[in-house]
Amino acid sequence: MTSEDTVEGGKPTLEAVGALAGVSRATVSRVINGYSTVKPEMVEAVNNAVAQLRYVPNRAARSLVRRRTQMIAMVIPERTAEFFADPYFAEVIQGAAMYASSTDHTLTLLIESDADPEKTRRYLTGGNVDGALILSHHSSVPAYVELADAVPMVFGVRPLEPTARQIHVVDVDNVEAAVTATRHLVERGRTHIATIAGPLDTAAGIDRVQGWRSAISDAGLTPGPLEAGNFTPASGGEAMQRLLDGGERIDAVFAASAQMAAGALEVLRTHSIRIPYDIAVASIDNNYFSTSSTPPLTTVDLDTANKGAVLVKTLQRLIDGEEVAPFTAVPTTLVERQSV
Amino acid sequence: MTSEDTVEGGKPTLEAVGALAGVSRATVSRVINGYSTVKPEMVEAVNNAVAQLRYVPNRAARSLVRRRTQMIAMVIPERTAEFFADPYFAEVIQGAAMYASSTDHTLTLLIESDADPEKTRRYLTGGNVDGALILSHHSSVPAYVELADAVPMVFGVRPLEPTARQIHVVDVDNVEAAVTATRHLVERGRTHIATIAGPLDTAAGIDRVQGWRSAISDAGLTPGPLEAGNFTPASGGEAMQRLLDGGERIDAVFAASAQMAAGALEVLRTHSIRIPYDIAVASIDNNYFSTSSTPPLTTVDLDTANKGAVLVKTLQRLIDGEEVAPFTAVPTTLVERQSV
DNA sequence: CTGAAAGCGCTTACAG
DNA sequence: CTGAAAGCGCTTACAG
Repeated sequence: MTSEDTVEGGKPTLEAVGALAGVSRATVSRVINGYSTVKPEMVEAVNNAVAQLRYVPNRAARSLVRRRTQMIAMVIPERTAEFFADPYFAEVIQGAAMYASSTDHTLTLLIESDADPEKTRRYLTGGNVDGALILSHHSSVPAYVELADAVPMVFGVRPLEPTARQIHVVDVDNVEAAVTATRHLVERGRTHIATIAGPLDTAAGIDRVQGWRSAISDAGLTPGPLEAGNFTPASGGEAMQRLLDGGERIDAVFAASAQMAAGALEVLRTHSIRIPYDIAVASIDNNYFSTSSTPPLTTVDLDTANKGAVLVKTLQRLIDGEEVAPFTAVPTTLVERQSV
Repeated sequence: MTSEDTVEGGKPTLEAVGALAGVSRATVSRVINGYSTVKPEMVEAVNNAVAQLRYVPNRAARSLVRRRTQMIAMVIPERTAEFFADPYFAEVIQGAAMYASSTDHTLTLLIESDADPEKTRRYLTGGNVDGALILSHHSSVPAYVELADAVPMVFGVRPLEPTARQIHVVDVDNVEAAVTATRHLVERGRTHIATIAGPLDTAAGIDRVQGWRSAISDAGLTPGPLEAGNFTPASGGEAMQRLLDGGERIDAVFAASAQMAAGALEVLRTHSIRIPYDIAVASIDNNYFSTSSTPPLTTVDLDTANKGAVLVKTLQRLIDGEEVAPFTAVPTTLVERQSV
């Protein structure tokens, strides 16, 4: 190794790579960006020089000339930590960050400030990012929809109301997921299927009830009673209690979340009701709560980490000006365990 | 359709602001960066122009000339989601992201790839970031310590082994937190205090045992039995069962985490042991598990979101070349509820 | 105290 | 196919 290799002035530049490879920096740039017009022998010389110098392109310089920040913001609600018994955000973030790290977009987390909601919007429209992923709660979604043509955006949940302008959303098909879980109950011979629904002012809550209903009527059965919770274990337990108190005959419960199902299971045990013998339970979402409950839950896996990745992919296509469908569905799968 | 460009040709530049304010762009730059040498009337003219044009500095251009990326990486383990019943990471990330958003550093999430651990290190040393926050598990910490003089770094947990080179860590004082919880038990007249410890190959596990011991011996008492778990509710329940099976007299338990305490509480209820009357329980960490258990837990609040903010602050000082203490303690507080 | 000017490290028309 | 050159939008010595 010659002393020329050890550059003193810090990071090697395009210029240095070009000098070593015996070409201009324009050519180095072309090779690095994969232009196919460069002669093979030059490509090789450049690649060798890049490897030898451990050249890494300067993002700021590239950004400046391309007029792209190469950054993507993921907008999440401030109060997230309080609901973090629900691993949802953590999983999306992780999936998105992992996928982003394999591309040349950097993912940055933007926490919505409850005190100053405008701040987030100003950031997004201030040219700080090439695009944004919106994972906010329903209530703040409409405000972002307005910005959707100032900066490319992909939403992680469908808005409750139809939107004036065309937007892009990536999510699981909640109706289908509920159909899958409920149909499984039907196939196991259950005929009196109640539901513990999610909040009925959220898309997930509404869609999952719809799926439950449609699977039941497809089977020629009558829907059992419905009680709603707020996705937490405690609310699931309370809903289960109300279902029991209602006195209607029930041989199965479809719970709109594993957390609520876990709470329901506890209540059922208290009453010495055998699961699945007396009452079978199927739910949606596969996480800590579905695996550590007694018995473990038969549930629909939403592959939330994959949803994170698909969100990023979809946004990148939007940024690149490609045609993107208004809705991209992330596939889900039924996981059979002992509760059915 | 892409022709909504009625806004005077894209983002305003320094040049445009200068033109409107009647000064050179050098002066605008000085005002924006708060140099005190500028005449008040010019400062005002510039500020007005900035407001009027809604000027936002171009980060890439600034980055390029300052030779700073203005980015900070937060390195977290890949397997995080699996342990996400523990809200720890979510809270640190949230605290860090919120604080960072008030500064001109952008926080980016770097998930360690289990498949290619070198990748993360290459990213960090490739000039992509001005500094890094390391929240990895103990096992991978030593590899990062090696990089600590290639790029500024702050660690979220103290390394188990003494390190060759000087590093900087920000964390709660785990010994002190355990002393606080245990002393509270002592003050309420408990004399036979057992502990459900964390994993004894982690700094938090070790330090909390030490705090428990020292509070007990300070009180002139003898330590009760010790059983270790792995911070999950299930492991806490099992440890509690072993404590009971051991047959030693116990009138209090110090659990090294709220999650383990929650598991212990369930086991105690199964045995119809009254809490706190028969056995008082104090723990560490204030989250979903401490508030939703029956009864709610008396526990030490670790203020994890604040830890996230302090991590960022400390790193920024390091980046700015300031003198930083090797250890920065994040303050904790005792929260009294019904379990003691 | 202020401005003209020289870059920071890239990309990309434009010639050849 | 390749290179010389003109910027991208800032900051900061350097004069005045």
